Amino acid sequence: MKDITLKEIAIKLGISITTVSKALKNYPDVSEKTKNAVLEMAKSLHFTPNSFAVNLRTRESKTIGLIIPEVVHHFFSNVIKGIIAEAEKSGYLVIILQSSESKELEIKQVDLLMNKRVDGILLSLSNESNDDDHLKEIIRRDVPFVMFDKISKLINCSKVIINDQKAAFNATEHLIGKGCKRIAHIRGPVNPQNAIDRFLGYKKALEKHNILFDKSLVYTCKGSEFEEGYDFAKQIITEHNDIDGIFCVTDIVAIGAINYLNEINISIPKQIKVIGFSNWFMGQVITPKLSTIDQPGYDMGVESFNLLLEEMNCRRETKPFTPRTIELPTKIIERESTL
Amino acid sequence: MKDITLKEIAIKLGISITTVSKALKNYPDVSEKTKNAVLEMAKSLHFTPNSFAVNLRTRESKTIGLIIPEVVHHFFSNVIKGIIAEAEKSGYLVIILQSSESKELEIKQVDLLMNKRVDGILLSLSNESNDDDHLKEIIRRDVPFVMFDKISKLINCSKVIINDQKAAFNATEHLIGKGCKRIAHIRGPVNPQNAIDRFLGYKKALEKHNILFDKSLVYTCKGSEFEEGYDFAKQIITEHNDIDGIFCVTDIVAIGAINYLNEINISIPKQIKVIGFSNWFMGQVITPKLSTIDQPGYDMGVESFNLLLEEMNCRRETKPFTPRTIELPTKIIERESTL
DNA sequence: TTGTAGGCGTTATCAG
DNA sequence: CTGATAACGCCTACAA
Repeated sequence: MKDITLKEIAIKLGISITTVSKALKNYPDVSEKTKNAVLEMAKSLHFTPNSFAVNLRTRESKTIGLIIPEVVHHFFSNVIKGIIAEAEKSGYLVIILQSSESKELEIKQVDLLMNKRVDGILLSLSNESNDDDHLKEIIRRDVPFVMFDKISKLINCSKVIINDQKAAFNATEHLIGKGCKRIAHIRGPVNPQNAIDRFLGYKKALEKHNILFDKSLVYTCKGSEFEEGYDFAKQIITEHNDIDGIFCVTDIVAIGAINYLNEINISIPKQIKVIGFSNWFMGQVITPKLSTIDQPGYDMGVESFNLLLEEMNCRRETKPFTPRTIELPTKIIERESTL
Repeated sequence: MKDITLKEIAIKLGISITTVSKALKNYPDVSEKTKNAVLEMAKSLHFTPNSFAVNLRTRESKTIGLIIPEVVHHFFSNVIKGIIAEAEKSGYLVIILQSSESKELEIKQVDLLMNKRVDGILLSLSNESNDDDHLKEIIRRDVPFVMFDKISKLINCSKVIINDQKAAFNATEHLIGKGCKRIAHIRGPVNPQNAIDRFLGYKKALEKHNILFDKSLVYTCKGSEFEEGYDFAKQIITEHNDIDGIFCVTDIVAIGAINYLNEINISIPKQIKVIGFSNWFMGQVITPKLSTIDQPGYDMGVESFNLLLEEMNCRRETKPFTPRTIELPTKIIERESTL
């Protein structure tokens, strides 16, 4: 099956390639008659422009790249979905790469995408990354670039985030409001800003309510997994028998903790209240149902793409573009685990 | 930042573009000296070949398309992960599109990908699709094509599947082995082959064990959602008070059912045993832990890509390629819900 | 060993 | 209104 080209249509119709091209792109300076003839012929031959040639000419591919720490992940897969859906609306396709929380991979993938000459890059940082050179290189090469959720504050690009500190503050304060006085925090890994901010929010809420911050009540995850929640809950119980609340960096960790507490028949929320973060679907389904912070993944995807689109449009028209940061609202979801 | 081209290197070095090109591609007929000079210059200028131009010349883009019914989905996101990871190994990038179980969208997306001239297409059918024209068109246009999981038996392409019928048979037989005599089946939507095969497996297991098939015990989901599991469980309980086992088309449906049964204090597995399908992570975490069929999503992604790769390689070398079907093994995961 | 020339398929400019 | 011509950046016979 040979591909149809402008040339073939031109030959069949006995006109020039130029005219065919113009007719197909609805240029005003083509007679109705020839335009119709071309359109008809193109249709009957199932002509579609060779996108490789179009890319070369127009210097854009209507394709963007997305680098994400983990594909199998409730929050991130919602972001992906939002990005893909929104991109499709304006005719953009999305290439997805997974950094698996590895800086080394992330660096390679950024390079790969730039060499592919995608029109823009969307990225959420791996746990190992900060304001590293590969990100600066994106800026230097002037490739439209938006970071979301796990960002680096020091990179000068558009960003879509939530206020992790405030949300964590609210979560902790919610626990306090329900009467908790000794609150443990199972926090995320040391490096990502995300985890730091949530920890800070926790600390601030304690301070505001004159609860002494006790750093032995803070447990640090390596990867924020179910098992870590389970194991840390066990550790918390053995090390501190006076705990009455746990704020977990993410729902899956909270569910791990709940699983352990259920196992040893500690009653939630009566003896210990638990709150998570992210609003994973699963939280509604376990016993007791998990209170959490709703983090709008899909919307974050949508906003991220739109910000990128804006920048790509400016680039095309060689207009200046000033990076912006969008902060999306979160809200507390109160369920049984903190009643 | 203007892009570096072969031409610029050539001018800077006072040699021809051809020589530069050859040097970079390690042609044997370039002197060591010029080769080194070129390599060095290319490096210092951060030259990377313009992929648009390369695509146009070589007629391939090292990019494949993936159409998937739903991105936010335990099983499918594992497949995606497998595909991306495997593709990256051979330098392929993956464009992901979501059909949202809509045939109309799927048709558009297939068209989109072909017009983009991706090197190959990976697809899992939407619930509305069968052996439709858009799939035949892929074959007709001779685009390398692999279907996985939700396939159409009538399309002549490579496939990666599990034996749904056998797996469902095993699940049902497992229930029977545990003493169940009245087994309901919450099945998937009417159209997809998947759901049909699982239903058939259920039926065959009953037959083999001389249990009368009662079609009033079969409940049909529209979308295989949590709520459907919940609602059908309620319906089952009111319509048939003698049920002692439920085989659900997928874990999320099973978890919906379990949630209802827990609510009305029907004891699982004592009064009713429940088994799901897919081995979603969540099944390990609820009470009681869910028995299920393990469906290897990641591997399915890996195998699918490799099959596609084979076909793409044959295409490039204009060798013939005969479609193959790979059937991946499944296994029963026995947990508390069928003890 | 190096370079010339033509082409991949489109689009843009400019002259007729 | 139409068409010739020249790019876009790279690759590859074929000449020199």
